Amino acid sequence: MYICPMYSKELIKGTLKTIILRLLEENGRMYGYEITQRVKEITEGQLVLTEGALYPTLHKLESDGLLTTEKEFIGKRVRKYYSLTPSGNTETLNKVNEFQEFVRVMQLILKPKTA
Amino acid sequence: MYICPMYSKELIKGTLKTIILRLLEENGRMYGYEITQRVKEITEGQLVLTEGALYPTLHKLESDGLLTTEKEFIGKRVRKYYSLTPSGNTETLNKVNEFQEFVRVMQLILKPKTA
DNA sequence: TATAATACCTAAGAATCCAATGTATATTTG
DNA sequence: CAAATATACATTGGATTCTTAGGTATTATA
Repeated sequence: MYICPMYSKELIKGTLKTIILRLLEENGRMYGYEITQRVKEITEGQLVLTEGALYPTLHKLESDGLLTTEKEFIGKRVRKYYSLTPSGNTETLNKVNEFQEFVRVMQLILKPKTA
Repeated sequence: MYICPMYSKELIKGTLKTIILRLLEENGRMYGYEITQRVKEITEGQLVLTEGALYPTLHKLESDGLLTTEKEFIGKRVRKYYSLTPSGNTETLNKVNEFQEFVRVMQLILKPKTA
């Protein structure tokens, strides 16, 4: 999914959709390249999205009805802005909650010392 | 990886090795079936390992030199006990740390409200 | 003017996991 | 005591997800 310098890559699969949805929830609308830059910025370079993962995932989310797009021209260059649909909003809440719940359950296994 | 009733499955990939290594660190030695039962017990049924994921992963960890095995017969039935090798011990610390670091970075993206 | 940054995209292959299936022994329950 | 369930190992085909690598084109910077 990402170039992820600090972590073994296999640990991180399955969170790309969650990240995209959450950023769009936070920022209203964003285009692909902007998403990669924002993630890099927020995580101080520790998470870097690859385009080979990002663009297919955006297209998937759109075809699933979670995102809508509008094109804009900046000079001659196209930008595709993505925003959440109503069902995209719902799905964002679900995905974030699922991630938090999963982390909670993982901690039961990874830190049972004090249990 | 697992039958995971509460979570979307895609969120969870890449943590199976970490779970196995950590349980072996905690318990000294365990056999495959025991691992599935222990995970089910600790997570109160929220994480259930499938055998199709577990056994190939155990074999992979063994061939990578992180685990060793000893067979024991219980009546006529075989059990294969797995334990950590020295490099398995090191890898366990790495994997758990990587997971905790990844969670920290994900929270930067998922909860930037108060930032 | 060359290089880097911006901005989009696809395709081949690797890695990981699930579902299904298979084998066999031991225990519990009706 | 027979049937169902639990114990215990294992493999295979297919799905999903990501990486690597490549492609096109415009704009800004050195």
